[in-house]
Amino acid sequence: MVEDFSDNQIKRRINRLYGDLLAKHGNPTNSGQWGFWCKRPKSAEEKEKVIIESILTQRTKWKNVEIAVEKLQQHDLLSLEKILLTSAKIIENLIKPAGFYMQKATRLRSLAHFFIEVVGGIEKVEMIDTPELRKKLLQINGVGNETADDILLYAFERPVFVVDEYTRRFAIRHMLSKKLTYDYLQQLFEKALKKDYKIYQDYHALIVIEMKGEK
DNA sequence: ACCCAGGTGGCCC
DNA sequence: GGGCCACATGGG
Repeated sequence: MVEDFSDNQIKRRINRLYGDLLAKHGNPTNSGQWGFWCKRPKSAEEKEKVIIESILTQRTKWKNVEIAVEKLQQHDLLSLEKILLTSAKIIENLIKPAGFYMQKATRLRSLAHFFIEVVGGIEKVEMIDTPELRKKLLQINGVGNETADDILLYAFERPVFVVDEYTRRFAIRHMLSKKLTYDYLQQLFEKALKKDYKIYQDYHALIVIEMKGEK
């Protein structure tokens, strides 16, 4: 798996790169699109917004996610409970700008059903431990590794490192050559870093900011 | 007129 | 475990 460096070298490299990114881009909590996802603490409404955005952002430019979110907001539907009470047709039309709108409307509904009716509300989530919550999320149709971890890390402040396309490119650019399964890459970062959700949140945000600029 | 974007699931081998 | 495809809109 590791082509160019030993595990120890990779650990040190991951920690050094974090410092480099922080020095280069500043704290992501302060500004831009990541300011909100890295904001802490978050209110219940803000957590729901992150959950909704985690679905809308699948394979989609953030700009288009913002348009869809703005439309939901205008109709006072930026809430899991309200999404559950609204016809799929209406949700579909509002989120069209984010693409894959029929799938995503279904996925939003599934997630809303889980958090509101199965869990019993967003505030009850704290009673579920991280492995259990991750497992439950992955059972929901339309929620894969990345979406589950987005929700765990950015909505519920659980220390799981998010792996996405940018993380893969970042790893390839700085330490690996190939063979990047989700679990392997996630373990790589989690074993190298202090187990702290704040670091995981900021690091992932910085990776995206860095890799967008690189392209 | 292409080509791509913070993924996921289904189907195949 | 990996390769390929559908899903859909907006912007380069």
